[in-house]
Amino acid sequence: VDPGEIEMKVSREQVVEHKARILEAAGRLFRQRGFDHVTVAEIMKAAGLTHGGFYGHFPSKEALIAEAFAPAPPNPEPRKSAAAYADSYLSAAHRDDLTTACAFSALGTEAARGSPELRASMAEQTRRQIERFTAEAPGETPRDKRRAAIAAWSAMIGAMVLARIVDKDLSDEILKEARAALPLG
Amino acid sequence: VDPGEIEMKVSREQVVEHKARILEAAGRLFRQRGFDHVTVAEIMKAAGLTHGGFYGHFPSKEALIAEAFAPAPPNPEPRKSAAAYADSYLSAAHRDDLTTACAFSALGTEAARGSPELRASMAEQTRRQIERFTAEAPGETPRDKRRAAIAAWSAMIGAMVLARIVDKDLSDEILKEARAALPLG
DNA sequence: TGTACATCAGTGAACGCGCGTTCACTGATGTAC
DNA sequence: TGTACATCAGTGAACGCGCGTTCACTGATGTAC
Repeated sequence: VDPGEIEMKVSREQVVEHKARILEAAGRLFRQRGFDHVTVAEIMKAAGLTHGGFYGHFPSKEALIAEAFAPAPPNPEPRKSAAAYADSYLSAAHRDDLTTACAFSALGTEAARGSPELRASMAEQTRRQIERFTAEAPGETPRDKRRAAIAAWSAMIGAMVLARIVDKDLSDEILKEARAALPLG
Repeated sequence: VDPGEIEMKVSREQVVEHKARILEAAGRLFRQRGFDHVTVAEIMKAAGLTHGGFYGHFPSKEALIAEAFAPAPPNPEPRKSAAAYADSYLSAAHRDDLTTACAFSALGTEAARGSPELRASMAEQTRRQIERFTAEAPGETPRDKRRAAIAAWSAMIGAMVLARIVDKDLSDEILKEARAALPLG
């Protein structure tokens, strides 16, 4: 038997769980404070570990970033309608809780300068999002629907970026009006 | 005569020009690489000075950031139409030249975590932009026009953020379709 | 089942580097008479 | 107008700190017999 295939039950399960915890903590902290304002040591501490162990899981901080924002495996559960998604996307709750925020709205301009791996991951997520919206978008032709989907996804991200910069009154107005103008049900 | 009001002709003019050069270089470099990936020394070098002199002009890097993105004084020259502005905003040229890019599209998610001064400056710019678009936006009521303006500004920013993350084909498509979907002339 | 050995994930001190900021100094600019 | 002095913007070395990364070590996990 190839020893590489033998399972070291408990330990290997722990390793997998630790890595998952690191990725989860990283996703949360990066969204909250940006890639450059979160240290490897902080992420490890948030995952309940010490910083030295980091490099057993990832070759570098940059590699962690790419992996933390890899597209989730497609899950077959029924999803929210596009309209319901837009409601929760353009909500004050989403604006105010960075930890679970959409990565594009929380880190988009930083991601544009990120590694090719990170950008490829986020491009894939954008493709999926556009396809998802296209299925429910209004329009005569498939092309019209896709156009509406692209416009809707763009407007959601832009509105949330703005909403997190400006003062509360304008912020609330932007969320409300951007939602109302969205070409979705 | 109050000595503080006496002009030291040449020197003071140079100081003003040096400060302007620092602000200009900072704006360019920050847009290109993000706030955290540009050093004070680099900015000073780009302005033709050495790094030690920086603190004669600004109390801190953060203060420079706020000042570099302060709203320009309103200039009375005739402006582009909203449609022409949208054309150039959602162009490949704007996407590909970060140095003179719109600050929201280049730095928006970082600005959301910036100083209150920076955010106030950018909020003011957003207010102006919305007002400008409102004047030309379609709609029956003033409120409809303003809604269209908010939606348009959001979509422009979001589309440009996305266009700088994804691969070229999708990027070109996003710019084109977002432009076509814009509620402007 | 029990015992001796091997593995390796995690620990925490340490390293090296880069950055924001400070500071003593310089020399050109401007002032006083 | 000319000369002696004062000012102060800019210089560049230095400081102190924090961060990503490395590494010798540990001790629990897993293996061999």
